Amino acid sequence: MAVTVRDVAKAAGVSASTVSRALANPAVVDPATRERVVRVADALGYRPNRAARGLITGRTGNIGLILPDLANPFFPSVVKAVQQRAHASDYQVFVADTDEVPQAELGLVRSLAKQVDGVILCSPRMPPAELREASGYVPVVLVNRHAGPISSVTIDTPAAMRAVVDHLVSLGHREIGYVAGPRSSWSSRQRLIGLRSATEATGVRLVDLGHFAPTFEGGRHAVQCVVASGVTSVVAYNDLCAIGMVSALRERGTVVPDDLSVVGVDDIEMSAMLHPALTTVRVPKQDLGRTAVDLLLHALADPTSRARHAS
Amino acid sequence: MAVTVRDVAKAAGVSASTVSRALANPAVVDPATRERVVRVADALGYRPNRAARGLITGRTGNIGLILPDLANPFFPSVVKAVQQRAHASDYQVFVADTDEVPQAELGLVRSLAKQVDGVILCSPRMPPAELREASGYVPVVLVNRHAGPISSVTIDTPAAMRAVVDHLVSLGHREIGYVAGPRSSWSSRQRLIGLRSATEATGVRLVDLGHFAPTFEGGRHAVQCVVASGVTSVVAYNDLCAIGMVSALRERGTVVPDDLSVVGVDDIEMSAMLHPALTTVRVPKQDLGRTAVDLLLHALADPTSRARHAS
DNA sequence: CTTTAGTCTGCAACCGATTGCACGCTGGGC
DNA sequence: GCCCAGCGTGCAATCGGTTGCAGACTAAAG
Repeated sequence: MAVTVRDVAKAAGVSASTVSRALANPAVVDPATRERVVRVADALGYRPNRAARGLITGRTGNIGLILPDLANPFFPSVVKAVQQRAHASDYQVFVADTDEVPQAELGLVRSLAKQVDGVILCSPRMPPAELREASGYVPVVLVNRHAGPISSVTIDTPAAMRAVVDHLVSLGHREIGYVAGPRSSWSSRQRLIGLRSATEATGVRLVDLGHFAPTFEGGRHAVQCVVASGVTSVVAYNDLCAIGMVSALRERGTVVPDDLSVVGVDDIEMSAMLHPALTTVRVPKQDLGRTAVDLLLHALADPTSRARHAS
Repeated sequence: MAVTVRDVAKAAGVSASTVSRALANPAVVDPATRERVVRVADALGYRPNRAARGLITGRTGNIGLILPDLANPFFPSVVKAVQQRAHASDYQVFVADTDEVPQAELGLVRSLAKQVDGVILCSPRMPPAELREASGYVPVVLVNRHAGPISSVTIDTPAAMRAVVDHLVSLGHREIGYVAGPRSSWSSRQRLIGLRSATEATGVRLVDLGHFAPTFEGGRHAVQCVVASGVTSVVAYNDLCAIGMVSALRERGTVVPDDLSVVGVDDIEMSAMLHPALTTVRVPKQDLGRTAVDLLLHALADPTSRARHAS
């Protein structure tokens, strides 16, 4: 059915080896032969079967991307960036969404491992031991998470949290609530740590309001805790959650930002579409995705290189 | 490095064939042998290499999903549904985003063709001839598009548009503007057709306001045409566009829905998060995705079956 | 006790591409 | 005219599974 090297070989009057070389390693074949092979190849519409090549070379030309929830607009942005960079290097991308189930992550890594050259774990929730196990199956790059021996791309959380605190302080706030994301979220913990040191430095009171789903609904649920705590300003784990809070607050008659300041993190496009727009921390989603791919391709090209940590 | 059938075979004291059969076709091997093989296999952490199997059986266990723009929240919803259904049948999903470049679609189909058993084209913009070409490379199922001999999943657009018109008429509107999506969008054309017959049936004037990007920005741009046309109500190609319109209208001081009614299509989650919420047409995104997978798997199981059209 | 049917397993070929090795040919140097 | 270097190409093995075919062995039937 499909056109194979042998079909091309026959049609061009050469051996399969020559076809393979003409396409993959043009330098070693006679220019005249090469040109003929190439012409025949695309006359026949030949496309090499990546899978077969993968068996021999160990390079499938695919990368995997695992993330918690595509319904959170933060992740599609990363996916798009990853894809762009991957396609530019002739890689295809497997995307898998765990639906915020941390236990699903390792299984996905395993089932992807044989089909991809490497995996990007975006905001993984799995415990460190599993992280190590995962990176034993296949080269791994982390996004939004740091773990010693594994390459990663993160944002400068302390600086971001300092900026948030400075902003709220400049508005006159002396107490800040934090609505955390999932317990298993590394970035949520980091944000709390960042807020803690930034608030200590400025003498502001930080109130930990507990963990909530990193979703619109999660934000809505958080509101009663926020109100009960009496804080005048609150930082949410992410924009989606912040937007949920603003929505529920409005229903209670609390005006944002007059009665209560709400700050999100991620700067998803949606945040700018609201009236009034949500105050949020810009996160370079494109860069995260691009850099992750670069780190992964770098690691694939030179497997001996040490882990790198970017951004 | 990785564990292969032969490793398992050696450890279990059988041949590679037996291992393969024990795992893929348990009925034909002796229960005792089978049990031993299975135990050894997962003691060693054996995972068959899908790609190798694919070479022989022509079944890779992967499906491809191509769509115009993950940044439009409509598509992540479909992706999630597709993934769920696919994973349940032990299929992995390749996702590719064309960034609203119709010319990129066929290329993606080609580069995916050898690695997947079938492809779901969600809201494809390519011309019909290319659609036929694509379905020659690999089994294809269409979502949000209809083309005779290719299986597809669509919504009942005429009914949806009738409901929209009825709703606007019941609010007292006698003229409706339509802000179309991309020229190459089949569903945008269908929606126009649907609106046309629904408005003719009710004696309402329909104004075609031209094509715009199916994005927030596209909606903002559309506003000047909307205002210039003087219509009292407007239907946007999709929610994102409608939301952009509402945003730009608000900046001009036009109050929605008092001064102008705006209706979207898709019912993305975001539409319910706004204040006031956007009026929109519910689209069963989950069902679209699920059904598409079902149709594809059905076609794979029985390649002789004719095309089916669902929803 | 032989024949026959049936079950279980292994051998070997195969899928499509890649690659080490060796052979044949050409051309320059002596 | 002969030798050696070097280029270009083909043969055959390989990757990790799968599968047709045939042989070994068991058990039931004659």
